[in-house]
Amino acid sequence: MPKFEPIILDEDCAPRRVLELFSVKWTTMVLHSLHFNGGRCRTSALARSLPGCSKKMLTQTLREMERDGLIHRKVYPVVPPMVEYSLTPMGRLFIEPIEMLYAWGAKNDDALSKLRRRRKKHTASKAKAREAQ
Amino acid sequence: MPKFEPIILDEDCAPRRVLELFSVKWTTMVLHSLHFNGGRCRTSALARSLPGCSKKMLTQTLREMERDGLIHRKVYPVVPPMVEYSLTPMGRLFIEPIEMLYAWGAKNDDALSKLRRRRKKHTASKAKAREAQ
DNA sequence: CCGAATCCAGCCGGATACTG
DNA sequence: CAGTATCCGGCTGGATTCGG
Repeated sequence: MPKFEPIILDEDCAPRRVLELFSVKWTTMVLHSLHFNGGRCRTSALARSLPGCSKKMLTQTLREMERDGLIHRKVYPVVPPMVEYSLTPMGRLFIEPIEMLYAWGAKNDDALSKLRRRRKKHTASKAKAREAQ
Repeated sequence: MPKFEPIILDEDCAPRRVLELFSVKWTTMVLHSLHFNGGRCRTSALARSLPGCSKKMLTQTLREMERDGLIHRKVYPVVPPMVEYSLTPMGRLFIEPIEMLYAWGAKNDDALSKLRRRRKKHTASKAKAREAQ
């Protein structure tokens, strides 16, 4: 084997920063959904487009993304309330790599489907205990 | 705003599968490191290239990746022990999008550095408590 | 419809000690 | 050097309830 010092992925290098953003569970999916809706979307529609994301998780993700400047939140003063999220320029910056990644995934779907499932879905254990009671 | 039904990112679609893999903390970095070392690398070198990844996390990640068929593990019967990890064809499949993503990150480094920090590093709180004792 | 707040079981992941 | 085993504090994130 070649014997040379491997590159060191320092804690604050660009690759890691990108990865960190991509590894936050719902962020990129929200950006993707917004993009597909012309850059703007209201909460409930967003929720529908992300099956498996609890309301709490969605709100939390949206708050963080807003703080990070990836999306903009606009509240319409009507009843019932209506909130619309839209991409900021910073958020739009991420569309390109995300769509690239997704496109790659679509193209290699069958190869990817052969990946053995990782990390058991650790839910549905408490619900069972609850109903047993 | 346009009023049309947003795409639904079903739980088992290609985009999600890709994202899930990318969102597992150390996986892509390991693949990246292996790639940069010509596709093979021993444990300690891998560890050195991933500052911040504890030994436990590294081992765990490597085990999962091995199970998923992304890397191959070869043990050399010598003392002291020597183990070498290498990319499988499946693992190699992921190199392209990973490098794409990293390259994009490098190119947009300054824009990315303006992202407000997310999710406080939740460590170093126990160590302090310990030394206080 | 949109969200905040609370509760709390279970997981994550670091630290440590031990094997070959 | 490479890896396993155990302990355990803190955080994650679902469920539920309340409010505008």
